[in-house]
Amino acid sequence: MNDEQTPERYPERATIRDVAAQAGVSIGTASKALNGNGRLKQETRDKVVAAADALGFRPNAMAQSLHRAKSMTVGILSTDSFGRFTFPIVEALEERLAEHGIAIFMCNATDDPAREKQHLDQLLGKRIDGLLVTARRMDMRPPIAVPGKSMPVIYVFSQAEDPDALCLIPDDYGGAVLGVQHLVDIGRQRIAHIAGPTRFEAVTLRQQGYLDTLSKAGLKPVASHTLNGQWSELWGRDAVATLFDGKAEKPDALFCDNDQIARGATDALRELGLSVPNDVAVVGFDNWDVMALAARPPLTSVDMNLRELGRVAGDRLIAMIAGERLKGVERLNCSLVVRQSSDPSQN
Amino acid sequence: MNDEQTPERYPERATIRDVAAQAGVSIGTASKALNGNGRLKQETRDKVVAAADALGFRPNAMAQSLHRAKSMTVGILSTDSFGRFTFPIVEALEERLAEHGIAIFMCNATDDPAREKQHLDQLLGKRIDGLLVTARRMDMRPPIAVPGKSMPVIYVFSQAEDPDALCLIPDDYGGAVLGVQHLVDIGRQRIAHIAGPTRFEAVTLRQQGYLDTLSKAGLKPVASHTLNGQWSELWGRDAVATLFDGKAEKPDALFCDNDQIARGATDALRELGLSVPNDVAVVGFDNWDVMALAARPPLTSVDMNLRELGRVAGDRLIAMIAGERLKGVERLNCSLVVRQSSDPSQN
DNA sequence: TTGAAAGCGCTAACAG
DNA sequence: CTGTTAGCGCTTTCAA
Repeated sequence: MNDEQTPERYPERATIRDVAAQAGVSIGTASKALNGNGRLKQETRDKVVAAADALGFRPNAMAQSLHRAKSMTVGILSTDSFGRFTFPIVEALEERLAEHGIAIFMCNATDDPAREKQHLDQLLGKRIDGLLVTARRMDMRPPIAVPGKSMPVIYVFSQAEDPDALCLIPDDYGGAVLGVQHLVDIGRQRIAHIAGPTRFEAVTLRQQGYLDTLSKAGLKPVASHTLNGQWSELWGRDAVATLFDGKAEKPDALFCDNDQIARGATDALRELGLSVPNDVAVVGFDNWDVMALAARPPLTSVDMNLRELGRVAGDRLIAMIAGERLKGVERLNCSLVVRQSSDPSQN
Repeated sequence: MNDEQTPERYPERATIRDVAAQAGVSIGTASKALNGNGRLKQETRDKVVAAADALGFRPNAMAQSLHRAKSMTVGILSTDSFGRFTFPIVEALEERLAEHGIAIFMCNATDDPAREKQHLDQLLGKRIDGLLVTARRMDMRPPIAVPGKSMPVIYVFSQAEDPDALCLIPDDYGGAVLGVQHLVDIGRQRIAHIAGPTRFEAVTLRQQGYLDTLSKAGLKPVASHTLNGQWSELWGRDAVATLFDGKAEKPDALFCDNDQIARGATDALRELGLSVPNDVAVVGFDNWDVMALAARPPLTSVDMNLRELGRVAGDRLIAMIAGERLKGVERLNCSLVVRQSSDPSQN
C-alpha cells in the first residue's frame, strides 16, 4: 500500500547489473546465485533470485555464448526445399535438441548453390555449434565447405561425397526385404516390383532387397520383374496395365517403391475387377498416411521411421558437439505396417 | 618460395584483433574498414580487407548483436506441429527474411503449453527481434505471453484472441466465392457444398461465401445444401453417396472444402457412372498438388497462396521490427486454378 | 586519417 | 562466503 504504482509488466530488459543492484549484492555474486555456481549463503541466493524475477530478468544468451564459446545453436540447411520427408525428421530433431537447450536455425537453399553459400556464411557468423544438411530423398550431394574442419556436420536423408562425413539414411535394402518377405510369408509366389526412377540410389537398393529376398525364398521374379517409372499414382496405374495385359503370367503380389505408386496400382487392380488382397496383395513404401489410409483398401507399407532418424541425428550431433568424431554412413532400420492391402484380417 | 608452408585451410577463428595485427593497424580502424564506416584511406581499407580474408575472418554475429541490440534473428513457433500448410509459408518467409540477413529459429510446441513456454523463454533469451506464431489451420488460439509488449508478434495461418495482434490468414470467404462463381460461370445450376467440420472458422466462412454467391446469381442451394463432415476422401465419397441417392434432385456441381474431399467425391462419381465434369463439375480447395493432380480428372481448386502469405508475413515482420505498429486481421486473396474437373478443355 | 578506450551483458578466476 | 576484475569479440565515440 505504501509502494509507488508497481507496473505489472516487465521492464524492457533488466541486466544482471540491475539484478545485483536490486538485491544489494555484487554483480559477480548475482551471477553465481543465478547459475547455481560457487558457494553462496542460501539467503543471498534467495535474495538474488527474488530480485531477478521481480525485474523479469532473463539472461542474454548471446552474452553468455560469447563468453562460453558455445552458441547453443545449430543450423539445418536443406539443399532442396523442406517437404514431406524432411518434416518429421526436423520435428523429432528439434524436439531432441530442445531437451538439451539447443536452438535450430532453419535455412533453405532450394537447389541454389549461391543461396547455400550465403546461408552457410550467415550460420558461421552466428557461430553455430553444428550443422545438419538434408536433401530431397537420398541423392548424393557435394559436401558442404565448412572451413577449418572443426564443426560437426551431419547429412541426414542425404549423402555427401565425403568419406569424413557422417550420413544418416534409412536402410532401403532392409526395408525392401521387410516388405517382400512379408509377401512371401503370406504365401505369394509371383511378386512383381513396381519401382521408382533408377537415378535414386534408394531404388536400386530396394531392387536388390527384392531380388535377394525372392531368391532366398526360392522364388523367381516375374517376367519383367522390376518396372522403373515415376513416383506417381499414374505410374502405378500404368504399371498394372502392363503387368496385367494378359500376355504374361500375372503377379499375385506387388511390391511398390512408394505409397503413391501402390495406391495407383490398387485403384487400377480394382478397376480390372481384381480383389486386393485376395487376388493381388500390395505393399507400399513410406507409410504416408494421406496415401496409405485413403487407399482402398488401406495399404500395408514400409515405414522409414523418419522421426527416429531425426532423433538419432540429434543424438549424434550432440555427441559430436561434445567432441566425438563420427563418420561413415549409418543406415537406420525400417519397419513394416500391415494393413488390409496384404492382410484381409486387418481392419 | 621463401614463405613457410602456408596452410590453405582457414584457422579456427580469427578475431578482428588478429586482422588488425596482421594489417598493422588498430583494431578500431580494422572495424571501420570492414564495415565501410568512417573515412579511411583506400590503401588502409584494402590492406585490412586483404588481411581479413587471408585469415578467413568472419565477424562474430553474437558480438555484433550484443553491441547493436539487434540479434537479426526471429523465432517461428508452431503451436501444432509443422505440416503441409505451414511449410510453404515458412519457406517463403525464410526466403524473404534471409534477403534482409535475418535468420529463423524454428520451434515446435506440438500443442503442449509447457513446451510452448519453454521455447518462448529460450527465444527471449536469444533476444529475437520478432516472433511468428503458426497453428494448424486457422483455429483461434490464446495469445502468446510476451513480456513488455515490445516485441513484434505475428500470427500467421492462425488467430489469437488479442485485438492488438496482427493476424495473417487466407480469405476463406473470398476463396469460396471464387470457386462457386466459377461453377456459376460455366452454367451450373444445382451446386452443392461438401464441407469440412463446422468447428473451423474457415468452414463457416466458406459456407457463407457459397451461399452469398448462389443468391447473387439467383440460384437456390440444393436441398441439404451444405454437408459437414471430415477433411477426408472417405467423407467425399460418403457425401456423394448421400447427394446422389436418388431421392432428391441431383446436383450438377460440387464445391468441396478441400482437395481430399473433392478427390473422394470424384472417385465416387466415376464409380456411379457419372462423368466429371460433364455430368457433375467439381471444385476443391487447397490446390494440393498431390491430390489435385492425381485425381481423375485433375481437380480445379482454390489456392490459398500460402507462399504469398509467408512473403507478406516476412514484410510485415520486417516493418514491425523497424518500428511500425500493425494490428488486426489481414486476409489475403485466394486464387483459382482451373483444371479438367470443371473444364474439359484443360489438359 | 587513425588510435585509444569505453562498454554491450555476462562469466570465471582470483582476491579479500 | 562475497566482491573485484579481466575478458568474450565487436562497435563507436572521442582524441590525437
